[in-house]
Amino acid sequence: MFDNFEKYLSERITLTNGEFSLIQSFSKEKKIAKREFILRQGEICGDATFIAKGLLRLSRTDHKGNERTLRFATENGWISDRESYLTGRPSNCNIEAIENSEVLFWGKEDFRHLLGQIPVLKRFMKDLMEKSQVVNQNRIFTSISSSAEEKYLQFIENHPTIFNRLPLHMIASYLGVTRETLSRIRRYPVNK
Amino acid sequence: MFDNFEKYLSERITLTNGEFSLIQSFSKEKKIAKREFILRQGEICGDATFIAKGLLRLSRTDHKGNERTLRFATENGWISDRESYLTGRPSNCNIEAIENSEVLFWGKEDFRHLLGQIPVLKRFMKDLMEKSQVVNQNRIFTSISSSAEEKYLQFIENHPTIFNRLPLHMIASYLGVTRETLSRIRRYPVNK
DNA sequence: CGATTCTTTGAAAACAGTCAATCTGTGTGG
DNA sequence: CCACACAGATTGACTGTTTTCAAAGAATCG
Repeated sequence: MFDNFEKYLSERITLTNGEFSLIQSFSKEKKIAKREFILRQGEICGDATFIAKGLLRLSRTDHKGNERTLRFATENGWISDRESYLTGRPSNCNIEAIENSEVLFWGKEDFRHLLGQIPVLKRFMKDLMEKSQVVNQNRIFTSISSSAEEKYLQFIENHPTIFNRLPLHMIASYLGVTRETLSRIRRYPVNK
Repeated sequence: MFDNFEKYLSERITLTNGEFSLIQSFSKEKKIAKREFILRQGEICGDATFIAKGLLRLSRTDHKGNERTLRFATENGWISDRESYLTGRPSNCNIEAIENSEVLFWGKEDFRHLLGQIPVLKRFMKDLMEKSQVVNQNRIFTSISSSAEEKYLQFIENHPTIFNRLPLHMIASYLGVTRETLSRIRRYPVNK
């Protein structure tokens, strides 16, 4: 399972064998069954998690009790509740496997240690954060400027490799519409 | 004008006089009149900008030609289009003064240099980024889980010091509703 | 004052949500 | 292998919310 991660890293940054070993020495592995949770509301998110295989989502329960999807993450992606991870406070979020998945993870302190030891890795993780900022900003823009249908079409564009692995109601919960509405959008797209 | 910034910093981190001088030596100042733009779509956002006084907004034009507000920033806040700043590519955004404002700014290279010289400052800016990530994630959650009225009420909660300095149509453009809808929401709140 | 910007209002139309029922596909246990 | 349960998707009828368009009413500023 670490192989996937090593490949992922080596395609993106240059590390010595010693550095790879160091990273591996702190890593832990876990298989997660479909529908299993690795983080539940109220728990503290204390790990940085890399997805070697599978599909997970970060979600949060709204005031009506519906699960809303903050984001999906798949092979070669990372997932955590940043807020809880950074503050050390209990999370509002859930992280759940949508498919049987395999992940690598590092405790917060271990990961911090690694970043301290390996500047290239630190720089790389910072780049990832910056990219996710851009993604989030664009999502906010879409959410305040597009109709449900436009949001759906953009979702497909932005997630070409995963949209057909997701049940429709989860896409709906990501877009902020009901599953019925999304079902109708998909059936009768507005022709322009 | 630098005084404000020095005060801002010294309330948050500890720097030597030499470090303050260094920061100041690279800083530039600017006054921005209400309705004036400091960034327009197509330009490259090459500065980190601190607001000493006033109120600005980051916005973007949607496909119907409406200006949508990505965020507001005021005294002791920072504003830039991260995407353009980071990539060096032309921005999709505008930054415009809503009130007569005074800002300090640093060119990207100068700022990078400062961060390299002053680790405490680097750490501080990283903290700010992380906080803004959390803010964005929460905004996304609100946008997919709340009604227009709830969004408005949350906006007031989250922006207690500026919501009454903003014209209503700009709040609407931040929330993703029309000004007419926001006007009605405000007039006839649902009683619960 | 006059011009501009901002806000409000009304009526109609478009859009999205709710509720209830049905349909489909999948996988599990007997 | 079948029957059944279950998760997921769809549909219809209805309700509620938001947008659109047009007009008019405040407020602000030079």
